[in-house]
Amino acid sequence: MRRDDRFRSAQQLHADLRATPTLSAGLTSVYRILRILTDQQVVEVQRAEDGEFLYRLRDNDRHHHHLLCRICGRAEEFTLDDLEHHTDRIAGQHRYADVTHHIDLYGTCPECLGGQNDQEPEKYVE
Amino acid sequence: MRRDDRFRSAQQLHADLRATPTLSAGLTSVYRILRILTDQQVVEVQRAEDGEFLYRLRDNDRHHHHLLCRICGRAEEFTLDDLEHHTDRIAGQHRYADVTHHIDLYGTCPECLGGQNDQEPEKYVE
DNA sequence: CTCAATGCAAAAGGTTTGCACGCTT
DNA sequence: AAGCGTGCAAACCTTTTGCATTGAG
Repeated sequence: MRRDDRFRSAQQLHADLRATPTLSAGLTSVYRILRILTDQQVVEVQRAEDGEFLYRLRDNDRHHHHLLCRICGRAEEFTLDDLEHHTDRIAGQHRYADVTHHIDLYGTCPECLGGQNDQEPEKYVE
Repeated sequence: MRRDDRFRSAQQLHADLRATPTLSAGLTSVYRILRILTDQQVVEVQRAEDGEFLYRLRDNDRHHHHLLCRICGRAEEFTLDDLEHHTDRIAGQHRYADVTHHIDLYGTCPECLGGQNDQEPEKYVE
């Protein structure tokens, strides 16, 4: 995961591992390790538009959201300080407790916009 | 669905139908009908925190988001006009195309806060 | 030897699809 | 007879779990 900071599903990570000759791991292990890393907050989790879980290494601990490329998983972080206010306010107005929010943008990044036809991720140059 | 405007999963809707002596429907039909109604935009779809799809009749066509009770599915609508701006701006800054956003709040509504122990929805008085 | 990590296979849970049945026209 | 809606069962997909094996300490 250190080699690619895009969000990937467990299945993708597993496939990528399999595709790497020197590495290997069962799908079970991928899921188990991801769960551990998630619990320890070393990876961050994001939901894809279709509901799959996507993972990548957490790079900072500030609360933020993502603009996520739906093709390749590349992500831009952003924060909307106002927003956090607003959500609190709305929750308060209606007296809802334990409020959490999910705020995510999905789009197609400039890179992937190029080769629009293929569903495959563009090669990601590090 | 006209009798209860809370968000419910297909499974819940199916169970509720089954529980009603005069009605009946297979799970398959529930899903099929929901798909049709969704395509026709007569129901609105929302994702639960765990990824399930939740449905209810659409009551207006203005773009809005929901503060959703995670126990009973009751929903408060809200709009954040600023927000729509911000999301557009962020998307534009990064040159992402076809941007959509998912903004949802989940909480526990005052009613459900009462009988916290049970996972069952509170009786909903119309 | 012990214990933790691994991976296969199977289960789980939500959703979709194949297919045949029965009802209406 | 044709066509549609229906529902059961099975398929699908992602994620989780049971269980026996492996390997390091």
